[in-house]
Amino acid sequence: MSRVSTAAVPRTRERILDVALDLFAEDGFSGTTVTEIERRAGLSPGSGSFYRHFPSKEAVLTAAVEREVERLHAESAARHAGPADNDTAEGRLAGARRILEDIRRFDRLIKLALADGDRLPGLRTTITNALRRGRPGVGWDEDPAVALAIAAVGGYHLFSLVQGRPFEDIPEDEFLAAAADLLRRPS
Amino acid sequence: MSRVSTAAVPRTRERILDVALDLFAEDGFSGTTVTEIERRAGLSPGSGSFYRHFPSKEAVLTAAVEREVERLHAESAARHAGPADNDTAEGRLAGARRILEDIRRFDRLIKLALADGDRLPGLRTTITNALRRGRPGVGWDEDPAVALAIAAVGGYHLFSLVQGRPFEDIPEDEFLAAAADLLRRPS
DNA sequence: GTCTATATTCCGATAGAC
DNA sequence: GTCTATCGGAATATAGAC
Repeated sequence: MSRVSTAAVPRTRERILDVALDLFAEDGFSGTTVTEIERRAGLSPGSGSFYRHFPSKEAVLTAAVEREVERLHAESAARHAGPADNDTAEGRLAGARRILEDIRRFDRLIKLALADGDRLPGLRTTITNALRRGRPGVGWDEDPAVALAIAAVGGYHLFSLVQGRPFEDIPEDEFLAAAADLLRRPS
Repeated sequence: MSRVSTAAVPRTRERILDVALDLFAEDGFSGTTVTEIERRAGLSPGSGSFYRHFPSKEAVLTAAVEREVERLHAESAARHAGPADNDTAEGRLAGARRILEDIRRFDRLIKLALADGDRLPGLRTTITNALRRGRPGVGWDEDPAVALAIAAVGGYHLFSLVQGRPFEDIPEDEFLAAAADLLRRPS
């Protein structure tokens, strides 16, 4: 609190990071203009005011990704508190739903990694590590069910993005129930 | 064969379509320059020679997508000749592998739909219909296993793209075997 | 810290010679 | 059908007043 301002409106730098990540995920790095970032951040479009906060368009990309990773990381610690309950149908369904929510929260970073992964060499491994976190010890060789469920829910989500509507028009609840069924302990 | 040329080198228009689809899938529409298309097509970069074949950058995008859809469609008819054999482990593994191969062949179109889907309103439904083709009658309500396997293999593939290496470092053969196991008929 | 104004580069697209 | 040359516009980035 180094200033008197109570900051009812977020500071400009933060607003830039907010709108920039949205724009990069939506339109890609090349498709996003500094002018549009300025417009949505409440600055005069076309003015170079953006450059009082970041030295370049690339710089705001990496800064926005880093902030988002840290934000998701912090959330993750709180969300994955309890251990997974894969012994009841309700517990498995909750697990499948948590997988989908995790993927949704990573959505912008996933789209960025797919579209501009080459530009962000660190992003790919960062996403890998972050997605793995909170589910340690569930190795493939030990029990393929968890990875299989993650892949299935991820495929459902990404195909739904491609199609613009639920994958094969399968209702989310029904698909999650089927994916949860994968989590049954192998007999 | 309306010309004398035996066309050892593909005609320029075809070469443009080839390299343009690669570039659009790799760098997105905005990230692709006409100059680079010209360079890779063997034309003088920066010259407008591209415009002797297509009226605009958008035009080559839609033309390349249409040609690719037709190409995949024609291939699909030949590939999905025999009926699926889900009664033996070998038959199920072959089915899972064919799913992965189909997704790989659609890879460029999928990346395009994710990155520039808004620009190509028809692409999403086209991909949907094309992916559905060859697997008619296997409805979700009737048997969720097929859709679940497609989603799982699709998630494996797309997460592998994100990470730049196999999803969770799971070998392809092992994941396919697990996905194939989903195709067992429900007892 | 935001503005106006602008330098500079790059890109999509056109004109015209061969 | 490809080339050289270039137009017009847009985009990144900078300069300097307030």
